[in-house]
Amino acid sequence: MQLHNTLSGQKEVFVPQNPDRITMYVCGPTVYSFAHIGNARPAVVFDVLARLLRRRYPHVEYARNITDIDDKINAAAAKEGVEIGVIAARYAAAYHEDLAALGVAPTDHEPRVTEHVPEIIAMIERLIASGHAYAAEGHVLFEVKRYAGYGELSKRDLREMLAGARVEVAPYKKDPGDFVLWKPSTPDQPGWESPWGRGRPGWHIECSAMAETLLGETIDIHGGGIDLAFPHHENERAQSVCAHGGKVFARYWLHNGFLTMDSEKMSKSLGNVLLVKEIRKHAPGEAIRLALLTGHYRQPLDWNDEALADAKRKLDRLYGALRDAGDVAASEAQAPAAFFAALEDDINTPAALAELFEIVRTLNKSEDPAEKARLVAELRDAGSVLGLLQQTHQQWFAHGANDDAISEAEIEAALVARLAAKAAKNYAEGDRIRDDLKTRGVLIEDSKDGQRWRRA
RNA sequence: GGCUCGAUGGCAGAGUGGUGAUGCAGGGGACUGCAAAUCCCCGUACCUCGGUUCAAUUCCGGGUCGAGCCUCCA
Repeated sequence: MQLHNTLSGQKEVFVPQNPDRITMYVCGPTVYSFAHIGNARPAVVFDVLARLLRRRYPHVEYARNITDIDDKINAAAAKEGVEIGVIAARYAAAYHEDLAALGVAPTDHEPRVTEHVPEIIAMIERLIASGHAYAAEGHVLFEVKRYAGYGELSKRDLREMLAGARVEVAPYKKDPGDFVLWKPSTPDQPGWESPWGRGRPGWHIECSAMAETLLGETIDIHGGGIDLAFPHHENERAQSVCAHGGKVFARYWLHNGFLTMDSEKMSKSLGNVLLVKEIRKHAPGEAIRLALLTGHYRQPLDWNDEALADAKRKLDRLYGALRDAGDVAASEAQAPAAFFAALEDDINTPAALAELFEIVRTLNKSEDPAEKARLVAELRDAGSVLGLLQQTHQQWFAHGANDDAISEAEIEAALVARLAAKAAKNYAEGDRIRDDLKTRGVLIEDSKDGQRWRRA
């Protein structure tokens, strides 16, 4: 398997440090509001990678954190007059709901920062003891100059960066590039007792501490959105490497590309944030998932209505083939080698998807029961690696029944009437019924097994 | 301004130093009462200018355009 490593800027052969225990850490959300579609991309992409790894290795440990202490959460809690735990619990639950709808499997670990504060404090103490961090005015800062490798991951030269820095430099910093590991809390802010007084962790240290606790000092794969490369991952790497006596922190750094809305970055200030829970009202989660896998994970992906509609039509074809195959014998057949080869080439989902459609074309043509059974099994198996095609075709074609949609009973009644009209050779009436259903979002097809319908 | 990445047919989107993935849309045919679904056939696609090469969409350099990071961000 080959994976593109941000650190080297190249595809590298993936060689786990221990084939009996693959470790992967992906940066999860800060739970202060609902997830938008951009948040869903890394969750889906790394879910596919985890599924693939689980096919290849006996034991994969995948951790994705939930950051539940953060100033944005504090602000939301203060605004509502509730504990931060209330805010965090609410949006963590919403996050889980969104991911479940997108077919994202639960991770092996889902650490929360509030549950790992002692480990965070311990790591900061080690960084101070080794001379990589210093305390000042209730803060603890990481001293960037003490880590020669700083900037390697995000390909930045620290001095150049600081020359053009627009950030106001806090007076307690020795160097403008130093970043906070621990900061003091006022009495009304959430805080924990520490050797530096009551305070809370800075933004980057939690991932270092939790990855170490759950997965060890050196992990195989670290993933996240490309925007996290700097400063978050650069800082994480600096902390971890220095806390571990120079050991490699993450052996492969993977970053997914950004999602744009009509070619523009999704951001609150632009007002073009699209929430997953909103999209789910208009589209099946599986279509959203497929839309996210349509492009290669490192490429930017433009999100628009057309992309989603396109994904729906693709699933119509995929599930249509499964439907038309009829009842087939059970088969142990697995996805074809070309499918796995595509995914093992840096998670090339578009190429893998193309293999799915190759299977479909062959399946639609096949007359041989044994071949059909094999192809159906191959299709389902390939789908399971991508997290697709796990419903029945009936479930898929009945999707999208909102409250105001026509009920199945009404559809069935209309079908009976149409059948009667056709039997009486009253085609005008039969076509009228079909057209009527079409305007109500239901498409009728006549097959050799009788009438069938699906929601558009 | 610095850095990173990209530019493929009507749209989306892989890939490759020399036989035009895949899906949608579109055209023709088969099937159908008519459709739909399905099957078969159909596209002189690789931003631009130079260079390397027997051969470049693919490698190298310049340009133009686009996205992102440098500040919270997936």
